Amino acid sequence: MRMSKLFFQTLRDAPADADVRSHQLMVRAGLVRQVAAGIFEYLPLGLRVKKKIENIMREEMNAIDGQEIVMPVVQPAALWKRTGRWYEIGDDLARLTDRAGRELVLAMTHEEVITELAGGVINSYRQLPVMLYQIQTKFRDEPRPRGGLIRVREFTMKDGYSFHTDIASLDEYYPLVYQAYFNIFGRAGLEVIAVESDTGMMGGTMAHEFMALTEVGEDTLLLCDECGYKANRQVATFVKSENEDQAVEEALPLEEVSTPGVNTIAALSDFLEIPQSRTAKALFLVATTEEEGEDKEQFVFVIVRGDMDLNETKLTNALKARQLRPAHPEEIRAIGAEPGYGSPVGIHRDQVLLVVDDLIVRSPNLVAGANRDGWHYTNVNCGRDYEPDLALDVVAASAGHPCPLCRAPMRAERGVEVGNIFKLGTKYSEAMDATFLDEDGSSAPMVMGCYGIGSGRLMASVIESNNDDNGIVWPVTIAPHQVYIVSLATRRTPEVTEVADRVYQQLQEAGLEVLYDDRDERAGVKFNDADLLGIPMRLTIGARGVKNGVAELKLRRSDEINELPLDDIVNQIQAVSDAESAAVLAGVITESLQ
RNA sequence: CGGGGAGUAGCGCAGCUCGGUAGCGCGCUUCGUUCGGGACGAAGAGGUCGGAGGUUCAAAUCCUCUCUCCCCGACCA
Repeated sequence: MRMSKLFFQTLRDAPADADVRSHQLMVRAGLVRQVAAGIFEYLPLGLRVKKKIENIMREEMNAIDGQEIVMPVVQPAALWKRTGRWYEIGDDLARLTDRAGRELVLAMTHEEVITELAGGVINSYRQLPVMLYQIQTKFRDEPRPRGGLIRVREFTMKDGYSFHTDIASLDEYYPLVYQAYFNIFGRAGLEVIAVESDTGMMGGTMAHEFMALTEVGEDTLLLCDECGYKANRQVATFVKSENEDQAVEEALPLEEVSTPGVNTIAALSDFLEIPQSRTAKALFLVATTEEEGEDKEQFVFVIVRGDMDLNETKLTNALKARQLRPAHPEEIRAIGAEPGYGSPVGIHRDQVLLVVDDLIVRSPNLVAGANRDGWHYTNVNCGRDYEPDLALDVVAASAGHPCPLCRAPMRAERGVEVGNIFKLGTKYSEAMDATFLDEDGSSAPMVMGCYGIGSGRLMASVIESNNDDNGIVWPVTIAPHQVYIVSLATRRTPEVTEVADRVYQQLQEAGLEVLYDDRDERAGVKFNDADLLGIPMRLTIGARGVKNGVAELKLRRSDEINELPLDDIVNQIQAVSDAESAAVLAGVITESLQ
């Protein structure tokens, strides 16, 4: 491609509304433009990268017997009503009505459609297993898009769905996808780790997220360097231990103490000069659960140790709640508690579901509120002073907590979820009546898995971890072009143009992708644009070199400059390109799933 | 939805406090000189100051309403 003809624009200054590095660079390099919050357009260079990423996905999906299809973005509401998600999912699901008044949705994912499709085509166990995938637009009306392409509303996703006769078959297939995902990210030059994750609104039994570690990530991960334990904070566990002296302590008599104006754990700890771990934190929530098809609100009183935080995902899952929200002060008072001085002692027990973290059961003599403004109880003991409805793990793991497998202290990192895989089970096949006839003539719902990767988010993540002060540093495998030719021709040196034109043509004929900077610009402009665009190989052709029969090659990721003879330029560039590819592929991780 | 910030030329910004009819840098156009890391000179093009209403002789500037975008939180396949 000749730069003089390319539809693009590079910017010296990033738009003021671009905050994260990848967003700034993508806009400055002319890869994408933002149209509205979370809605982007791809310019030619950006689209080339996106397509390369998607082709890698295709190859890896095909390699594990995936077959590509395309499903609609606009879908009838009826399908979503059959699985109940039309009612369950809130405003994230964009709904519209057509001219005839029919209700439609913009697809935010495709389980309903694919399950109906598979159910219609597949009748026999002989047709299973099968994996179908598509690379398609999705729309989720996110409450808050952010971070450029990291979190958007309209996006392209590779989503795959596998169908099996039984769980054993899914269990056999799932690790293949797991490895295929490492292949995809590795080939795209992105380092990821796989962590255990929550199954969320997708339902299902096992799930992994593939995370790119970066500060702009929205998820917190807990990692153990000792044994390799990795989990999203939403599901991470850790070994909880009582305070040493506390384990053997006798339960002391309950006492009320005056604590005027002390309504936070930190203040309480300071005021009474005790560690936060000797306090009990009271949290008031309202859970929405479904009972016989009807929503029901339940007041939930949660107690965790003062030095720990509630993990809402764990609690939501334990309660099988659809929603969890903080209770209003009126609601708190209605059950006999006082905001800021909440205590399990003396509340209207019949109106409350009392949940304690399992550590509370083994922590005697804690300080808790007294349900009275300005007063706390000391020596509150679970089992003696109050009886919980549930005692289970509902606290969030944090940096420093002991690993659940080996007890070594874990560390916390931020990550972007670039892909995920789920064992869905039969949730959708049952709802959509997608059954098959087994060998023995019995009918059963197909067992499903589902597997997603967002291409734009992957692209942004690669940039997040591959850039420097001058711009993007693309891995050659997904760079918009492999070679950037800088022609330093002027009016006085037509021979330089001749050589540059010829090299451009030769490289192209050899199958290399070349961006040829034939613009009438000064050298500095071209070099800076080359750096900003991040093309892996930069070939400079100037009067000096032409005189000596050489061109200069500089790799974007190094400062070294090498002279290559013009008469062997194609072979030499090809060799460097192959080496660059090999270097990226060497980073592909092979990891078997336990 | 709660909190904070911002909308003035393609991009980055000033002007607003104290009303007088819009400016700077980059980019863009033309000509000339330059030409190996974002050249120089000269001459130009480009803006309903996010939108609506109001106050005023006069509004980018003051008042009211509204839309949009960004950040933190809530939320999140």
